Amino acid sequence: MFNKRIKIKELLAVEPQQQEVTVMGWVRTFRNNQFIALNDGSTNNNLQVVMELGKFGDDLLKRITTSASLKVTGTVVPSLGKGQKLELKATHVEILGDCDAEKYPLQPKKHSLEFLREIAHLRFRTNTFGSVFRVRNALAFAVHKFFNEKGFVYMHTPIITASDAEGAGEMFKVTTLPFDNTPRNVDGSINFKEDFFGRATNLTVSGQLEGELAATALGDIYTFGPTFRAENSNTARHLAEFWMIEPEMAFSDLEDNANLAEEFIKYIIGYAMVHCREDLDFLAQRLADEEKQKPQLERSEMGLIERLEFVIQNDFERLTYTEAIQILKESNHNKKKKFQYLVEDWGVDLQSEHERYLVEKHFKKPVILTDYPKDIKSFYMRMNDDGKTVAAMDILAPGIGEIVGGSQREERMDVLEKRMKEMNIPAEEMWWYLDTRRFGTVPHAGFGLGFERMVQFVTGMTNIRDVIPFPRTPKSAEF
RNA sequence: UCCUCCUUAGCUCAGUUGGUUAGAGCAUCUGACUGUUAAUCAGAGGGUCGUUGGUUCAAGUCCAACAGGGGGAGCCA
Repeated sequence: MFNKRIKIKELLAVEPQQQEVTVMGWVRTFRNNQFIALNDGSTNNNLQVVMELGKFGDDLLKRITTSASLKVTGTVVPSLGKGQKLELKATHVEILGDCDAEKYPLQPKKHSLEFLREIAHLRFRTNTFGSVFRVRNALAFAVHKFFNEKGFVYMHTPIITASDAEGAGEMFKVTTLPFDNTPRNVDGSINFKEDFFGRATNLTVSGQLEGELAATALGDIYTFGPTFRAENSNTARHLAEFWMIEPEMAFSDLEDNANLAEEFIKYIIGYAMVHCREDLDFLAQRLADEEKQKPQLERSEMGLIERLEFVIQNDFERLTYTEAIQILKESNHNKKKKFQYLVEDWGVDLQSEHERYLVEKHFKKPVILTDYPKDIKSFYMRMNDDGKTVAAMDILAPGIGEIVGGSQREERMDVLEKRMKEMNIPAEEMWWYLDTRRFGTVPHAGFGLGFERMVQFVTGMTNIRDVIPFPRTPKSAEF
């Protein structure tokens, strides 16, 4: 019977009254041959287990090493020492699993995130990653809670897809064809008719197109699932496998879309603030310590908690691409030629440095940029009346960059077909997508939010590889 | 993929203008102590200096290539 254990988080909240309890967990430190700091993952706060001198044999004491797993039964008493309200006076201590101290790589000291990334299978046992993954869990739960409360239908869009028309990025191929002796057509090309699905298939880069199919019948839907991009991206904000949330709403325009995105972001941050306060406080302290190492100029003005509160309490800044270009063009930063890429002409895509200037220097809050030039955006985005811009929106977050990308979709069949032709999108392969416009089309809109970027923003972790349990990046798929 | 920096003990790092047996803190092991808080004190073990090749009487130190990692950029979420 293992389920009679009490979780340490729960135990630390009780009044110590000599009650007998059983806890299980891993040793964080063992001090003085007497005091075990025991952690079971329910909280970063350790339980102090006291093994009275002389009551336990040396054989047992020797086996209590960092990260050994224990079952401890004892009585809960007020702590004699400082630093904790209560402690567990042990009566029975059983080693569930030994841990060879000479081989175990984690020590009770600060480790670099780079080192911990190399032992990602064990990094859950650190305070930092314990906090990060409890916060990640809370955010994931809040995503479902938010949409459920709003009457959205959770839709499972396919992981394997035959459509590669969206052009959201390079795709991973899915095949059962042999690498040698690949079946060929007479012209030498690969004969996908022999493949598992009878055609070329890939891992999805977005559930949006299928999401639109569901939204144009069920009304409001969202997806929340893994997404794959085979880009050779080596940055602190890209993964080859990541999780994306994609709501899609029928009878909605760009403004509805931006409203939902802003409300959504504030909601899930607020949920984490209420339900993960201890973990966020810990992460805030961690971030503050890290920032102390940086030169004054690079430090952020607000701490993590302040930053999250600020985002929840203030309206996001909304402006069009055209207005943004104007601000950037007239900025002293641009006039003094401090940008690596100077802002001159309308129509060019914004560089990271420009986005960061807008978000971190000019407005100092999240920014919703709308109505981008059609030439730098996707075919499905709704054409504005000016004929030059489309009803797109990006949400830029301080320190993270683009956290949301979305748009009102082009619901007018003739306009959509024209755009697809211009952009060389094969309309015949997209017959099912076009059917939504053919049969009772409606204005609709949606967006994609990168879940890991959201977790980064909330936890203050600066590298995206530290907010997903087992990161997949170019040349890296260990564990 | 491009630019740039880094790679020395299990971890974090020092190592002068190239010059004998490569150092520190923490961790580990042994012993002492025992109400500790990343316990303390004493002692011990632990390194083909990322890999390969080159320059040199002599390379951790200089040069080149490769590998891995960090930071920045592009692609984006």
